[in-house]
Amino acid sequence: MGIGKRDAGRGFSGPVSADAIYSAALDLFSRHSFSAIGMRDIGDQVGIRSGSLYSHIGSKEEILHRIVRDGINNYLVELRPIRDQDDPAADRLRQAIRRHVDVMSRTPNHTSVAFHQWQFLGGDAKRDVVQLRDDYESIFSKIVEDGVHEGAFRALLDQRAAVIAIIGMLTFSCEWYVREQHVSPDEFGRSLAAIVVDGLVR
Amino acid sequence: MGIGKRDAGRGFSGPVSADAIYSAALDLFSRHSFSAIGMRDIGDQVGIRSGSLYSHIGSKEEILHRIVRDGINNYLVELRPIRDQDDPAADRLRQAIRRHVDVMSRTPNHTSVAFHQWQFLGGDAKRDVVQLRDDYESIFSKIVEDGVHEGAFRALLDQRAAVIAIIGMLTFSCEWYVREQHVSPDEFGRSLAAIVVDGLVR
DNA sequence: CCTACCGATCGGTAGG
DNA sequence: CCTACCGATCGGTAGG
Repeated sequence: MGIGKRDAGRGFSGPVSADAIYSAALDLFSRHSFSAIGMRDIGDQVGIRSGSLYSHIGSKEEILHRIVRDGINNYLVELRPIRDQDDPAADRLRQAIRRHVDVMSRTPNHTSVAFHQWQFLGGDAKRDVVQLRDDYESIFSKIVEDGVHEGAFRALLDQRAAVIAIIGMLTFSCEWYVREQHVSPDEFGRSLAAIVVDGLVR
Repeated sequence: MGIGKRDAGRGFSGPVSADAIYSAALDLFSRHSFSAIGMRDIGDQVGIRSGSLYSHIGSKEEILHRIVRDGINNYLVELRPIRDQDDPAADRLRQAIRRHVDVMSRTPNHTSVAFHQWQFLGGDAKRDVVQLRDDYESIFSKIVEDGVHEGAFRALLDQRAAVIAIIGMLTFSCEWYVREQHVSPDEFGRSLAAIVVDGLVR
């Protein structure tokens, strides 16, 4: 132990930045889970002792908070403009689904941590990210609502069920798609959009 | 501490059974998470000291293994017969989705642990439940495949994407539905089936 | 950025 | 089913 372990996973051994610690933690949290990773693991990954991490970061939870926040913001900045366009709701929904898959394919680690591990946060940090999640949800709520008002979506539709179904599909399919990569992100996005908007039956 | 704490959450204080321990753990795991719950919490819940739990159960992980196994089996026993019926694939898919929601509404705690916390298992236990998950997935894979062969589902469809979308929608919507209960389970199941099979646009 | 260490807590066991 | 305790590990701090 000692030197050999501390350098594991690092190609060089210059001074360590806060960003390097966040991205090491991002990698570890996404491959394992927040509770399974210790500060000593993060220290090993960047090549310093766990105690030394605290001159760059405040706490373990603060790291997770930033990762989750950034992970959700990646979606908000891309999806808000789509929500606010003038296109018909069905088109906006297709675009939003495809864009979601695009963001997911570019930020797979942020995504899996942001959507699955925010539960390990507590107190103010949890309240903060729940607010961000609500903002994310409201984008799809708005589009579905518009679609019903336009008369484009079936009228008897349970709007809340539709929103839950869309977000559930997007959130959960992430893990599997990233693992399998059976088609390109663009094709996968088109397929998901077609299923939700047009249905399976022809 | 002591007596008062040990009796917390229990209406009486007879001898403790293994089943009582499993159901106390089920409740705690579903409300919090496997890693956040200690053996001392489970002991408190059933009214005995944590060390005494081990005369009824083997280990903490064994408890989770059984809960996850039972949770997935609840779905397998209900969905396999639907997969094997002679009805058209679109009808079977609608039935399977509605039945899934029905099982979920009857076993919400098992469901949330089985579908979200199996990752805390390792070794043989993990391999075992991954096999059960695969069995569950294959039910929907089969129905989707049948639908494409029948010519009932759109031909250019990415079958794998369809299966991922369906399961993702069902798995993730569980948490939210149980929390919100905005409509009856039957209505919610009908809505999800309509969205996937018929699509949002009319 | 290190060594050394804190108090707390973990799953699990021994012995009765 | 209890008390008492095990070795390990946790996030985080002190002092240099």
